[in-house]
Amino acid sequence: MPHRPSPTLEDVARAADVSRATASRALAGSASTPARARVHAAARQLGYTTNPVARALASGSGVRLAVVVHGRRADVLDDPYVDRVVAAAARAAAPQGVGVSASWLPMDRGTPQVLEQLGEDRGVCGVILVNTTERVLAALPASLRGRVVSIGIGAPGVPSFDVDNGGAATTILNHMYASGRRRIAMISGPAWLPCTARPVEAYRDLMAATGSPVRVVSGDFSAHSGHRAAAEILRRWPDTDAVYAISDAPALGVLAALGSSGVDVPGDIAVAGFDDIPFAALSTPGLTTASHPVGRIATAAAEAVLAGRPAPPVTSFGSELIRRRSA
Amino acid sequence: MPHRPSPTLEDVARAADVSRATASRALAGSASTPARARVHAAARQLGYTTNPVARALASGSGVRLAVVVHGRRADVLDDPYVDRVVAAAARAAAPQGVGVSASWLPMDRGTPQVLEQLGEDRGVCGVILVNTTERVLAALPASLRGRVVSIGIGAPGVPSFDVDNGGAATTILNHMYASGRRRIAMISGPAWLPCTARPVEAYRDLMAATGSPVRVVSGDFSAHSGHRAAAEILRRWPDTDAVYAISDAPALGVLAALGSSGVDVPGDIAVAGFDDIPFAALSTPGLTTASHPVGRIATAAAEAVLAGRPAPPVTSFGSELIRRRSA
DNA sequence: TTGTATGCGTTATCAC
DNA sequence: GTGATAACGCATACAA
Repeated sequence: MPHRPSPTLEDVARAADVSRATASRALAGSASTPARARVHAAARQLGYTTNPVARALASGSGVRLAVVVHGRRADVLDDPYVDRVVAAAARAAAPQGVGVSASWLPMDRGTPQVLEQLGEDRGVCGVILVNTTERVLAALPASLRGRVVSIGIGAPGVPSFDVDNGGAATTILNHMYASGRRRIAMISGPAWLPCTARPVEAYRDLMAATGSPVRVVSGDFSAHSGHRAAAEILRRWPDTDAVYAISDAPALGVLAALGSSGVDVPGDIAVAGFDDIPFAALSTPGLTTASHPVGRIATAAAEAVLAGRPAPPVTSFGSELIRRRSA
Repeated sequence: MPHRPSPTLEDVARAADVSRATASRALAGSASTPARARVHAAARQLGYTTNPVARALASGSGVRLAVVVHGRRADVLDDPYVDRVVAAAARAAAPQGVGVSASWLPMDRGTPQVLEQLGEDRGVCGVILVNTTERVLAALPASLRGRVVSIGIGAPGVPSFDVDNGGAATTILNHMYASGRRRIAMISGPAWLPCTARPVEAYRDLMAATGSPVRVVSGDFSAHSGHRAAAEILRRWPDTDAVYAISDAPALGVLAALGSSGVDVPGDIAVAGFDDIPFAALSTPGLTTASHPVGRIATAAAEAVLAGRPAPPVTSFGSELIRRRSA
């Protein structure tokens, strides 16, 4: 089988009887001429696709999208949430011929260096920040300006793509309150994580507005932490009648813990999470939660940084209540 | 802030007082000389990292790893299993400066063209096949030779990286049989998927060897299909005392279905899955299953194709029984 | 608007 | 072994 290499811009130019430069411009769109049509025709006929590697080298734009996850330890990359983000980005980037790499952004004083390194890496065309904090945003080097977005909080020059955390929390909490719950406990995420602020705020607001007791236990995004938190809640506030967890995994941990403690859900205690992961529908009882379009968010973030154009400062994705039996 | 671009090979060569060519060779390792040491020192001191884009263009090696998932529809990419594979690959490829793209490999007659296109894409340095079939392997173009691996079945020239499906199935089934189950039903995967063959074979073997009835229902890898399959099993073979599903998601679907039908697990029916996904530990009852090191497998696959060296024809990853309450 | 010429950073092919 | 030098494929500043 004759392995003919893919056609180059040179071939297209020759076929269209123009120079490489003209062909390049025609394909780039900045040439509104009759020649433009010829070039496009030739390109289509030859099955030409621009070589992203050569393009990146010539334009200095890089050819890979770095998904960078902030956290205390490297195992933040083990989170299924991160998997979804990375996979969605890898899918969105594929048509443009760019790949995605995933790496950990440490929380120690080495953070700025890692970011700087990323900015100087000629292979990187853009960065998607995950679990961003104010400190990370402040440490962002100038070399990254204009090609970094954040899934989470943003900053001037760093467009934010995120679910409406606060709105989702309010919706869920209102639902619990409306169904008669009056002693609602909350399992929050790590305090350093900005995305936990809004839900906690929404919780405190509702508790304050209704004169209900504030019962916050901190956890992380693991089921195990939910398990532990449930035990703590039962111990400290035995009359709790609802638990709202920052995320589905801990909520499912709560369900498991309560189940094995003989507590009836939702009879004795209502439980709700956030994310609507696939298995939220499979627990017993089914987990009431709110949707979190992770794939759509990551896709939008990837497309924005790939487009190169400045994106709106903040793109907020709606979340809707998913009512099941647990609350 | 002065945006100094990262040092180039030229800079290193100058600092080490050699030519670019020598510097290149020294870094590549094919120069065992005193100059070699100087070059390395200079590189380290300048913080030089080779530009993967330029390297790819010059050597024609490409700069992105394509994860290609075979299946009937594009939504095979929505599977959490695929997310894990892509994310693990993206993590393994990051240190080498290469990114990962994810795309769907259709099952219609367009398959060979997509593969050929992939082989001619100058940006692609390697391919990881997921859900490979014999037909896909047969359609592999020569242009891909030596830089493609498979997570699943392999072929001459296409190293396979996979969990020991057959062994895992045997372990689980033996466990069920040993605990007294005699009318075991199995929920298999799509018939076209080679990775379902071994488990089904193991199942049939055990049933034959023990003179037990064969009860196979086909499903896919979704929880929903497990739900449906459970209903079918109850209807067709009401005396079934165990259900073994090809994967955890359908197994959890079975658990949910049996739970809502008032069937006691494991009292009336034992249930087991395969994969040990995080939520297998959280179901009620906890799901007995077997481990599936997806991350390690994908990492090994990515590293193999990135290394460029021919890998062993088949790398099999062990699986171990995870005993919980459901079986 | 179009063509010419040069640069991007590296590897590979030569002579030496 | 080492050093010039030519690719690699594309974008772009500049001149026409």
